[in-house]
Amino acid sequence: METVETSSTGDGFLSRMALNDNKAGMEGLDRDKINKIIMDTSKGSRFYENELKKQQQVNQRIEKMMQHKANITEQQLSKAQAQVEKLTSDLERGRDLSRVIVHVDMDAFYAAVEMRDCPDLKDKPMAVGTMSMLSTSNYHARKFGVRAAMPGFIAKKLCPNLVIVPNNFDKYKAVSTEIREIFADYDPHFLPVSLDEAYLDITEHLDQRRLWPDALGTHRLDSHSTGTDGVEKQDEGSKISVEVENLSPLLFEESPSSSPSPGLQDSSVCGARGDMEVFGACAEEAVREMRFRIEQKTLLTASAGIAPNMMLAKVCSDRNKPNGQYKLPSTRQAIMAFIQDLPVRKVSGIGKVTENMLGALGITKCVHLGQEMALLSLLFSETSWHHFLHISLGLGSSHIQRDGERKSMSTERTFGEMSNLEEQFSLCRELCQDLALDLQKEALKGKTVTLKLKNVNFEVKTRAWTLPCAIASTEELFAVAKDLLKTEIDNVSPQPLRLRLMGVRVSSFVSVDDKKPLQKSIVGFLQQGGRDSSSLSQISSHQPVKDNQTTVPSQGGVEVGRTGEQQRSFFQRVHAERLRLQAEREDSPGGVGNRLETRPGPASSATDPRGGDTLTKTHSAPGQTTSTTGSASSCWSPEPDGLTCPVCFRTVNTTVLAVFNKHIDQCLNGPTMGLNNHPDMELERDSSILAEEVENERKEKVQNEREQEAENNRNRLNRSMLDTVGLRLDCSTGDHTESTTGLLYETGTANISLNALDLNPVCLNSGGVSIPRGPDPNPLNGSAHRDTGLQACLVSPEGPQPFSLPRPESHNWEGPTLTCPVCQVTQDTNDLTLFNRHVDLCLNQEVLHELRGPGSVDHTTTINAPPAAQKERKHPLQTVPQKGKSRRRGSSPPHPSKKSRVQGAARNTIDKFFR
DNA sequence: CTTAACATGCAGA
DNA sequence: CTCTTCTGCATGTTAAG
Repeated sequence: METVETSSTGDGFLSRMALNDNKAGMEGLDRDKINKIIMDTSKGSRFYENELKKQQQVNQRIEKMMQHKANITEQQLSKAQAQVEKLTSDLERGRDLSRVIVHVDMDAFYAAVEMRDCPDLKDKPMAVGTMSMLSTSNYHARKFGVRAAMPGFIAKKLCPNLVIVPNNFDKYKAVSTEIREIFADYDPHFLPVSLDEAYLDITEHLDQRRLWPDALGTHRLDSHSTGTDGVEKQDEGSKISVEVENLSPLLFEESPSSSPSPGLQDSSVCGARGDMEVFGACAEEAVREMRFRIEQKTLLTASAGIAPNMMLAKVCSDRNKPNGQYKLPSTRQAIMAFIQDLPVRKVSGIGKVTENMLGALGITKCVHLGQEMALLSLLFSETSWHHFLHISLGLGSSHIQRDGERKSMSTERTFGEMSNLEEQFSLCRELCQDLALDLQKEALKGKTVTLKLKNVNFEVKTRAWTLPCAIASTEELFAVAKDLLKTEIDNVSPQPLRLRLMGVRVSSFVSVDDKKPLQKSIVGFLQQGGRDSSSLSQISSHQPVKDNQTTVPSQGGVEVGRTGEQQRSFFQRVHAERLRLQAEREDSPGGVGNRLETRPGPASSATDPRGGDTLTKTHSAPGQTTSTTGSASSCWSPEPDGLTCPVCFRTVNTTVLAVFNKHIDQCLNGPTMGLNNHPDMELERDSSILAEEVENERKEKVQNEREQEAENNRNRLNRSMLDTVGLRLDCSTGDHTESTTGLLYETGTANISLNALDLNPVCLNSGGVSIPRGPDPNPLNGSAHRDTGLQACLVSPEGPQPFSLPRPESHNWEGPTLTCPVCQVTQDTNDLTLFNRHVDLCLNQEVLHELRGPGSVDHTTTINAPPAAQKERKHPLQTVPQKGKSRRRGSSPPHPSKKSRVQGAARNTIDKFFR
């Protein structure tokens, strides 16, 4: 067996970066030469560096695995072996060979479509995509090593003559619709995997097929060598009947053949007679017929695999690519023989990382999987090794199940480096808008919003936030996404985020019928006489929904009826036509009278798949708290069209509580508590204002960092002195003129609020207490300050006035509970930062009082842990991200205020703060 | 101990 | 110069009941 070193660090990285010739049409290439070009082109790029990093992480995983392996005892292994054998025999008993599963895959799909529509491309190496990324390449290009998922600029290095055609998804979708119509004739429940690929269960079709007259399997050979006429030019509405009309007369008209069957070399059971192609009743014949019809209809070829389950069918479809098919006999013996030599990487679900890990164990082929199952069961998770066991036995899903409901929806964009705040917020909004549009199309609302960021070094981050209720509009999405973004910006500030990708995702979808009773009642309370909140979430679900067996929209928008009776299959229609023609021949050789009945349009029979009342549980969401305190609740005044903010008294045009709460957060977070121009409804503000706001926060952050530094110095003071100063020790260094209150003068020194010293706070207007700088730029570093009798001076208009701080014991601070010296209310926190904020706010009130006269002070707003402080809450405690990796910080939400207003201020211990 | 939420990574087309 | 986009699933961590 290979050692870790060679297999995981050597070719491990190659398997990540280098050519993956796993694909069809890439046999016998000069791998070394191609890999050298790829490496030379990639080396040194940020992408490359990131790939290296990721590979090292994989190598570490492998190393851990190998260590684990080394510790496995013989006893453990034999126990595992017994378990494996037990499960194996269970699985073997349940083996189902009765189904005939087909995997159909168009050959080089996008490239083939483009070549079909532009014959000039036919003999050229070409690929579809951009300079940044290719979707696929034609077989000519594959000879150069150019393949899907390769960036265009590298492909150009490999093949300078490569023609790169941009994606044209609408066209591919149209073709996809065409081939899906054919799939549906063989299995109305077929499972589309992507535009060009699908699984079919043709077991039932074959049962029917065996009963058919030969003529049903006869199809006209239609050589399209002249061009693209015919198929494309038929108008949509009549396509189906046209197809049948084109086809049916030819079922019975014998005319000499001129063109040979394209791509149908191995027709032993059937044969071409005239320009007719006759297909038999067996699975291979049915699939050949299907591929034939696809080619007739689209001028594109497909490959297919036939096997008793999906996993094997998928492998088989690759076997004779392009334009070929492979049937694996439905016997255990044939399957086991087929599996033996199969490289594990060929199996769907085993990607480059898993291949790498298995490779470290010497497992490259499926036969090895079976041999090492006991070991694998000890080294991998249960789901993983069960998957391996299934593969090694050639087992897979033998029943095709259409994907259930969609679980998430997202949009993301890659761009050149973006560091500008304004641009970032603007883009974020754009993404939200796009997403909202997509959500609207499917009438979806979700509770979880996830922001995805990738920086210029290709490091990816996701940040999620779950609301108590589902949202869908641009503004609602943006309200959340923007906060997530802001939090991330704040986290790295004063450095800007240097992004290369941003994405927004919505998940946790809620049924549109979900009434969310609790939510309604709260909103109802807030909107006296207002309308039912649930009316908002009822997005035009007009169709009565009663039938579970309704249609499911597939990815490409093709919908296939499931009720069976509603749609007559292609063959039934052909059969009917045949009978009709026969009858015509017998009775009246006159003209054809009635048109064929066309099958009902897919849309007409479609109903909302999500209509079923599947999600009726009540939502007792944790964050579902309208932010209010006893004193504030009196401010709630109902408004017909929205909710009134208790802080700014403006009407917020939303009934989504989560959005409303965010508004309140914003209001409360306003640095001056409504003293200045109040920030308008946040949603209405544009990106530039947001950016400005963040910019201000950045400045604050700079200051905070300085404070942090000063704090470190402060920590060098002895504890008793800190106790003395305790209440407020606000360090700043010079050039900053802002402080939270705007009351402290900046003197290039450490300031100590006078209130901490039981002095009249209003005095602050004339100066702060400052500790003069010594020769050491760190004001608290000088030996003079280490004394218990701290030397300080008042910076007043008269100049510095020396005085001494009171001794610790003279101060009335006792224990962890802090009493505000301004309002005399004991604060429910030990967190100095929080407390300082509170004092700041109180001071502001007091100053207001001084300036505006009595009546302007409202101590009810100086609630415990003033909201403005909450944003700060995590800063003092936020430990350095561990291991350089941004680990989750106790799920700190972007707006902790909601929680804290309900739960009260977070109780952060002073010990923790000082530690 | 279970469950929910979040973050990250793998995989596939 | 220049390495996508969208989705689902697995897994690990943490907090809360």
